[in-house]
Amino acid sequence: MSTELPKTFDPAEIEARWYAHWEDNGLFRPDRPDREPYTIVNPPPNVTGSLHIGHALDNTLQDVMIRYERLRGKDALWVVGTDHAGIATQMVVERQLEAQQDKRTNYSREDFVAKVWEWKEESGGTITRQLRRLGCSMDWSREQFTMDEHFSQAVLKTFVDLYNDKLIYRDKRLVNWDPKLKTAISDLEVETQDVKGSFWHFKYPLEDGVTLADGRDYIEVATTRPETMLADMAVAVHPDDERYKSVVGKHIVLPITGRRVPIVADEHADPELGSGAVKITPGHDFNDFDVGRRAGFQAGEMLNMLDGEANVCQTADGLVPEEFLGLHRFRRDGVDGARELVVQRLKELGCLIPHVTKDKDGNETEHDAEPRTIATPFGDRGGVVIEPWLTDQWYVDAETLAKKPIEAVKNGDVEIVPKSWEKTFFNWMENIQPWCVSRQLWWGHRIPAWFGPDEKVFVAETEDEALELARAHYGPDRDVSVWTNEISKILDAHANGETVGFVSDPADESRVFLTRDEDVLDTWFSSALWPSATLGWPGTNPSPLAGEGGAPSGAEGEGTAAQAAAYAADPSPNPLPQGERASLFAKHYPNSLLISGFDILFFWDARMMMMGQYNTGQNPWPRLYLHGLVRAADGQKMSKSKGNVVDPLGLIDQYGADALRFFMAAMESQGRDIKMDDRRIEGYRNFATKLWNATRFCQSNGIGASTTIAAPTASHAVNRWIIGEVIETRDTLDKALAELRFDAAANTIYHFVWDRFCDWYIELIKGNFDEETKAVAGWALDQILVMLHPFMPFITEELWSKQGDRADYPLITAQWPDPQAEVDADAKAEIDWLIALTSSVRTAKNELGIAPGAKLEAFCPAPGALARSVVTANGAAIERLARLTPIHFAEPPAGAAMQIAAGEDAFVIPLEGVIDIDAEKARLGKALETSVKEAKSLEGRLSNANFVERAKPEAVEKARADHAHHTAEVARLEAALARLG
RNA sequence: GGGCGCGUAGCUCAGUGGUAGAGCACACCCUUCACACGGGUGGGGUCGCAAGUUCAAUCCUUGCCGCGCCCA
Repeated sequence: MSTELPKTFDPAEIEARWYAHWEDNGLFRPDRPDREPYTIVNPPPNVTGSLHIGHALDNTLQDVMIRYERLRGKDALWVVGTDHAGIATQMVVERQLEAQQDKRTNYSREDFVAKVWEWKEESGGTITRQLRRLGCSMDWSREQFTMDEHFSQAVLKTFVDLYNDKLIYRDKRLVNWDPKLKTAISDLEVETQDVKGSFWHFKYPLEDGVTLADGRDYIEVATTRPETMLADMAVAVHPDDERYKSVVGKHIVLPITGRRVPIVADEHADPELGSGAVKITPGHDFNDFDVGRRAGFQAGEMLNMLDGEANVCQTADGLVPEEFLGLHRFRRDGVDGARELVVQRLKELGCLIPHVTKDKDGNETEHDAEPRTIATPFGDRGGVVIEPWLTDQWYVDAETLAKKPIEAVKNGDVEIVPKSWEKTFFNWMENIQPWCVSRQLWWGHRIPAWFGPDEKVFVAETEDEALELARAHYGPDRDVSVWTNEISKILDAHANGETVGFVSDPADESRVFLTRDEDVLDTWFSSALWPSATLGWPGTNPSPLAGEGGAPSGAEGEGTAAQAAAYAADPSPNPLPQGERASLFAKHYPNSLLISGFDILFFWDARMMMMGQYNTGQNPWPRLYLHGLVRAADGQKMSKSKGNVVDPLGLIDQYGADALRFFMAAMESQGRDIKMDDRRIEGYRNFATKLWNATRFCQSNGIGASTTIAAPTASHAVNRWIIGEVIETRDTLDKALAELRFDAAANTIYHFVWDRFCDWYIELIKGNFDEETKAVAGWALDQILVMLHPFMPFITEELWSKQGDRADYPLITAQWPDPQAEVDADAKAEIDWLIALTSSVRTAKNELGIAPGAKLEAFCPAPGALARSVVTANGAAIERLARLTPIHFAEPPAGAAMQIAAGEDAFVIPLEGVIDIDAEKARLGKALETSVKEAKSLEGRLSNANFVERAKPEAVEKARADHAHHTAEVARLEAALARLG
């Protein structure tokens, strides 16, 4: 028997109790070794993060799918964990040090990293605790961290394999350098913003005696970044530009530095733009870098004039005047920088061409520069202007790795939902740039590369392996070891004349010291391995591609085209590693689905596909679902700086987790952002209350837990009907979730519960709680709880438990509906008719101002078979709901009456003395007008030969049926009006 | 400049080649023994604008207007 429910329900209490129960009993991942796997990996949130509304959306959708598939009997695994978030985490700890007037560089690398770990253990992972409040049913027993030992192994192996396959290489080129964080970042981490700036025009004097065709002895160039002229190495003009043809190959003598630089022909210079000549600073501009290369400068020769903090330093040719050294690149914190000083000096030298404006009266004013909006690159983390900077970094050959993912999406092996994202995906993947993966940080996966004194690099998973490679390279005569801080200290000690226990002289020629690369890998490099490494990859088997590029050659530079092509064309085998871990990988990789925000499509999703294909020869998942952003109520993007962020935990406190989850699912239509709407969340809270009270009502009438999965046998139409409604709801729900239409799924169950079950079924069975009805009602309610559970796990589990004693059969691991019955068309027709009759009576009464509770006598002179049987079998329900009693199958007496219809059956309800005849006439008249209009319009269409011949037969048939219906209505209403006189 | 998307009831959003729906809001009625976080009934839309295709367009095509996002 059921346990009585309290009158009000308290989401907070229920949520805490059930979550703990599920987790403590291992119900998020019940032991189902023989079942079909269903796997989702959670986009690992930053270990520094806390739950925001976007996580609430993302995780709700994942939980809906996981709970659904778990209920469908699958071995559902939801992998969860956190990302070490290199820059973000290092920043958090550095800020803490800063608050204590301390800084990272006061510590050794090891000590600092230890501090970060300390922070991580104490304060990290707030977000994973918060995910529990949402009801997310992840497998916490296997919680992961991207710096876990096994994860690091996967990262190292991937790096080494890629290196050996020539798909990762070291290169000197311009990178996006963040001078605040002092690290390189990838192009994806650069955000371009329009800022107001200036455009300066300079005169660059031609070398002695050279003049342009028009006699000028200078070339005009313009720039938004004047300070870079200190490192200018050329002036470029378009090869076809007649104005400059005579001076190509001649030289400019730069003001300030006095550097003599060539005038080169390059198509990069646009003759239409400004003077047509552009200054070229290969070391500090991406376009200029390319021009410089074409002009014959090697990367190593390109002049650099800035240090890591973007302060001016001396160029290799030593021509930067003393007064510039140490200045910041431009004005900062109220202090002028190199930019301002360059402009001032050029002005003094007469090399600045003023920008002249005219006011209304024609008066001219001279300005130093022309105002301009400039698309400026900013670092997404540090928030300062990115400096293109010439450094050695590690690059992944993304172009080669992108080939298979592109192919996978093209041939349908990976489906992107909604499909509209495919084009964006292709556009990016087909134009992908080398991915800079090295970061000048301490926190992260340190790059497994060791350098010898001859710049030779040895890449290996372990130091021992690197030493081995080095010994093979340097030969048996050399003693190879890794340079350490200890050696460094000993050397210092030697230098100070101290006696220390070092056996041999470090300066000895026969000794070779290796130094490990100081840098760490981009965080996304490791998270790209998430779908496989969390499941134990690489296990014991090597990557299918390891060694295929031949023995590690240690050669630097880009891989050969042939090697890259060999990879791209290689149909890699699917490795199935051994052992316990491996079985998890074998079973759950590829995953079933990935759900992420579209904002990380390139950052993460695409890279997972590249790495998945590379490491395992398989796509990480066959399906990728991309959802939008959650926006503030006014449609603005939420941001801390705007102060319009909504805290999901606050919403959970206010409305309950179930209501918030339902909101997220119901609002998630494919391809649209979600605007916050508290009223709607409130509405779903009300929905939960509605279900709660419906269950209370059932209990008070002896309706408890069902005993069968199959629908009980039923004889009453209302019971046969609700069974059919359950079947249809289940089918609609299955279809919606198969298509990842979360909104359709949520709305389906919502309307079934409220509009069908509560509004009609319960009302119809009131007053007849026989055994059959109790069984069917209990069964139907159970099906509701199961179908609603993925969306509202807490209230459904609570009600499930209170409907009967099934302690060993909690809802979370119950069975998805399998009614083993068919929709009963007769029952459906009967109940639909009954509903139509009831609605008609109510509408008429309301319009005529008759008390809704009034019981009236009715006459149905010509009942159809359906009407006759429904009225006969459901007299009590009709009396209670339609409030019609008795109903006579006979001609009505003469006199004032109102007339209503249910289906094709007309009912006359005498109201002598009660009814306002004019009101009833008006009501009927209005209905008549509508029907006449409809009938006419349909008639017109049906008399159009084109329509009848060319339209789809179903359309014609429907038009005919509608026409017949409205014609009959016209007749009925005319007759009714005639009765009223 | 290139790409993608959006514009449907007061608001937030579904939707379909056959004349448009939901939630909330609104109006009226109901202290009916599950629920006022409720029940009943209703009003409200030239589906951004224009042209085209079609027997038929809110839906398909093109152009325009307005808004948003991504890339260069």
